[in-house]
Amino acid sequence: MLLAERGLTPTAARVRVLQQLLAADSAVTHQQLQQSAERGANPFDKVTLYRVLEWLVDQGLVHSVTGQDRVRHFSLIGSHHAHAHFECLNCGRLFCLQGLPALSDLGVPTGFVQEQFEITVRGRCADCALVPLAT
Amino acid sequence: MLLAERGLTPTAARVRVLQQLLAADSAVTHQQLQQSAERGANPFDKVTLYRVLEWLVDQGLVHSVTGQDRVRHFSLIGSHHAHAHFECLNCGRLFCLQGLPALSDLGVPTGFVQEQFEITVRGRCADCALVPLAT
DNA sequence: CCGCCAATGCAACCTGGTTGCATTGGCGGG
DNA sequence: CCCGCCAATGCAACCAGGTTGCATTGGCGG
Repeated sequence: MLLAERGLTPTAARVRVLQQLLAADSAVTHQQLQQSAERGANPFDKVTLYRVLEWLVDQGLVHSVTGQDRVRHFSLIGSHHAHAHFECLNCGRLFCLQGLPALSDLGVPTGFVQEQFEITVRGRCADCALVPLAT
Repeated sequence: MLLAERGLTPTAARVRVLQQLLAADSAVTHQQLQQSAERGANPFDKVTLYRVLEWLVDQGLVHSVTGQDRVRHFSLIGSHHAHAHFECLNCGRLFCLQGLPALSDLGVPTGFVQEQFEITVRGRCADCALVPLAT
């Protein structure tokens, strides 16, 4: 929540969101962020949160992933620019994986220009692997 | 629109949706399906469409992919069970790619159970590659 | 002919996300 | 010191994709 500034304005909301993202062990949804924002002393608007997140993404500090639930999850971008994700089919949490496997030819048709790609692994996270049936 | 029946009830709506999916060159959104449904003689309800799609997915005939726009796109499942997708960053269309590259170790943490995975390539489709700037 | 069930339609509803507009607070210029 | 400007925020209305509850219908077996 400190060094994120490189000529950028650190506002209360931005700092708090960054803190939460730092503390999270998985990618967080807007909803989660807002809930803990509301628990705090000065809760801020959901619109502010959206704008902060949008701003963070624009700054390249955060990226967003959309899970099967069609909800965006946000997480800090570490040093690794490209990485895969793991989505738990049970609890819905999204984690960033570290190692990126070597990808060979993806079979993109002629004329198509490939700019980025994304790999999502689905299954059960460590917590949910033990509980076969869920909510 | 014919052989889709293996003890399953082919209704007008189902057949029409299947026809459209067959005719499509990319994965189609619910919206597109409904629009062309409305142009037809007997337009059907959006709920019916959702239910038909849900049913098709359950039958294993169709699968759905969610793009960056958080909208589901539906496409028929061919013989290939696992395949990658291409999402055009310009027009938003989603295509199914054929070849699935060999994936080595994905770096899933211990305790995590991998069940499926998904690869999405993003860039510009052949149509949009020619038009640098877009809508 | 009757009752049942799957398929459908309709309308209300839910949620994630966006937009327009007014307010506020800091800051540089006059 | 006062003024005007702009970024950040808040509020409320709004939008779209998707879901749910409930009534209707049509076919089919009994």
